Amino acid sequence: MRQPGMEYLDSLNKQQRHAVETTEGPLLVLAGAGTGKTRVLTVRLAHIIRQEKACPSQILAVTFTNKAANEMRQRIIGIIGPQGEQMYWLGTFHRIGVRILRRHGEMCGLRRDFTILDQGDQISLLKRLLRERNIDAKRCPPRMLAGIMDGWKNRGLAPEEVPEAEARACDNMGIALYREYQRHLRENNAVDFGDLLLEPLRLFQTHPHILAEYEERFRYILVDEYQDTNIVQYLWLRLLAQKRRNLCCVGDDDQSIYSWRGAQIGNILNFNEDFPEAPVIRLERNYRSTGHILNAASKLISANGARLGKNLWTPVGEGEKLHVRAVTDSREEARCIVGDILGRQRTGKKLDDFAVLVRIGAQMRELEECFLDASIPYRVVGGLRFFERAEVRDINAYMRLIVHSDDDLAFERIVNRPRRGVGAGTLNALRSMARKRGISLLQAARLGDEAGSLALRARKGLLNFVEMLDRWRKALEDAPPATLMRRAMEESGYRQMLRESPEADAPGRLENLDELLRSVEPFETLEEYLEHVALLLDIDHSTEAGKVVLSTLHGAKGLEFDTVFLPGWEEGLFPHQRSLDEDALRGGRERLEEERRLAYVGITRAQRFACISFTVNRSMYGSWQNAAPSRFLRELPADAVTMDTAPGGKRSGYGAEHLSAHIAQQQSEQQEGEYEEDAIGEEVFFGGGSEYGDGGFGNDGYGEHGGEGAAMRPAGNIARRRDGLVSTEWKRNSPLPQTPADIMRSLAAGAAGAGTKQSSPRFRVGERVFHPKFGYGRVREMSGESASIDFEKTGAKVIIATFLEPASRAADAL
DNA sequence: TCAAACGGCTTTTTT
DNA sequence: AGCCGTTTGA
Repeated sequence: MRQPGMEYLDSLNKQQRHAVETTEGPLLVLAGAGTGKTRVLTVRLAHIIRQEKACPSQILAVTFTNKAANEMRQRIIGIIGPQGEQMYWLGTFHRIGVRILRRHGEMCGLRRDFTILDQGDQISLLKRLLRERNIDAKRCPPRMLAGIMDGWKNRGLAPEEVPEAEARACDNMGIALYREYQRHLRENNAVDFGDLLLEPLRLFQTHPHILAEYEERFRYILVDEYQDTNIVQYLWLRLLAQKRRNLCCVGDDDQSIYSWRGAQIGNILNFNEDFPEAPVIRLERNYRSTGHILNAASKLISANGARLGKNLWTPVGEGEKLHVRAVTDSREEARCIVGDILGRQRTGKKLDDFAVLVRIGAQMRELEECFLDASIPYRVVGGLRFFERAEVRDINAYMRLIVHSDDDLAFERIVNRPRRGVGAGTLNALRSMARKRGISLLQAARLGDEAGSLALRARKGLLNFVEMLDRWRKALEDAPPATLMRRAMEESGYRQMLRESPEADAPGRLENLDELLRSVEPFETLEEYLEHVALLLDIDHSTEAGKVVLSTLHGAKGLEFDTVFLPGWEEGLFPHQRSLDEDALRGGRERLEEERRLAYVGITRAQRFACISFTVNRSMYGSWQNAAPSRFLRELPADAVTMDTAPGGKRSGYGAEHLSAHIAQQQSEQQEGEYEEDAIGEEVFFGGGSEYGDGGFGNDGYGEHGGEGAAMRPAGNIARRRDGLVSTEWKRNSPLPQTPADIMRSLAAGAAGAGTKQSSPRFRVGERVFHPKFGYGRVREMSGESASIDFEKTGAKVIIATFLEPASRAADAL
């Protein structure tokens, strides 16, 4: 019953095929990890085109990353041939947003050639605004402000729509600054990332005929990673799909890991409220992992409350059990991983069969060092992104200024890099000249020094700078972008500056410039290139085979590896303290559940083997802390896991025996509730002696250490172990795994409790203080033991003064 | 104008 | 521990 020309359908299982063939009306596809989602997506698109239900340009297909979009395009071309090239509306929401704004931007006060600011530009613009308004950047940190405004944009809120209560952010300046920031952007013919979503939405809402045009055009809409869409994106979709209702959303609620970027897991959880008629198709047959891995992941994720529920299964065998390994510290952890890789390599695995997936970027450094030591080639996914490196951004700023001579941000960035004798004074003069006359900084520089107030050196430098730019702009007419960029790097003296730099990383930076040149190569116009840069289109590293992959868990979404190492499963790191704090603050468990989903994503990246590890001692923020094993470890099924200590049997303080017993006990007791109560209790939380800081232990000898040195290390700052989990845990599991470190810690804790307790400290009104749970704030009022504090992140609260410390001491205690 | 010293603060994750 | 921005001193 196969129709000719539709052989592609044969490769699908029943559910997949169902998802492909249900083309009409709304549809939700719940695609578990490794269930062949991409295949379904691409075949579905191909199928629609093949059946001539729509031509490629009449389909809107949105992906989460540019990489996913490119991959999908290639695979569609693979199925239906070059016709797939015409999938004009396949891309990320941001990319599609740009496209829409380029066509209709004039409706929102934008010219066709608007520039897109990246996060760095955004921050510097905000800084400038704050400075001009004389607002203290400490009371209102630009980064925070940017985050708040981005949050508003992600929710589709223009300045006038921001709810009263939130508008008070940043010393009541929140909306005013938002409004002014937007004004500046428009004056500079620029948008930021959030605008790429917000402005098109506004366009649809206020110009029905434009909306109608797109509704008419998009006969089919398909959304990948629907669990990670935010409110604006959701509003887009609802508007665009309301007429034809051919909206297919594909996602996995268990892999929603971007709530911090505004993603609403509710979008997928509540899909059926918006589209009650929509069928839900579950893809549950897993093609990736062995039984043990699937079981472990499934058991873990089943601890979450907010999920639709799926049962992943596989006909292949159970395979190797997961390993859980206790180690002394992160150095040992890294070495074990390297050792395992070398060992398994001998059994025939290739280097690119391995991945190490970490919770935070900071974990990577030590791993990298270890890989370098062992001469194992590795590749970092994500991490410091290429286009965010200073030298790359500098050169791109040169390019921007060539194309858009009124790009003041670019001007400020490079006018004195390399040094041209243009300092703060000169820049100020230029700025005021530009403002007075309503011209760009570059133009002001061109006019030079009419008032005679510029230093001679600065004047010369500026003249030279302006002439160079003019020269390059002219050259652009008949030279390709790459040639021009090469020239600019050289003639500006930028390369020279790096060649002469004594900095250790200067050679690396020079190499980055070469790589940058290579990345411009394929572009015919500079504009095209700049747009790619702005959208953070990743340059293609996929050619690099034969390397171990190092990535954050977030960065690994969508990837798979034969063997996966998951280091750092410790309370406070994974789940991350920040998430625990936020939950405590709001009295929920959403963030913890998101961390758990992240753990789920990590495990399900593995095809055949996963090795999870945790350290007993971790150095963070410059000091050592004792770490407790992650609660997620207890949520793994005991029969899918093998316990392990580091080779050499060093005493790690929390050995495999203990952990096994621990897991067994936890599983029989089901004491989650009680455990939480204890853990969050204020007494435990604050009583642990936040006052003792380093407690008199110097930092001597912590740098290098073997097992012995590690064991001697005293407890870190217990104030940072805010949830008190260490003590609850260990009490419950006595006899304790005693090590010298443990003894010293209890000594220290005892001393702190008895001796150093402060007698109700006093704070001055206006003083900046730190609270372990609510962060930084300012004293509004003192009355007896309690203080009312305006917290920067969480608003006003009344706090008992003993729980506070001066802001500067908090930093010391770290 | 610039480099060095200092002090405050930080760290989740990224289109 | 290291970064960034500010202050200080040459």
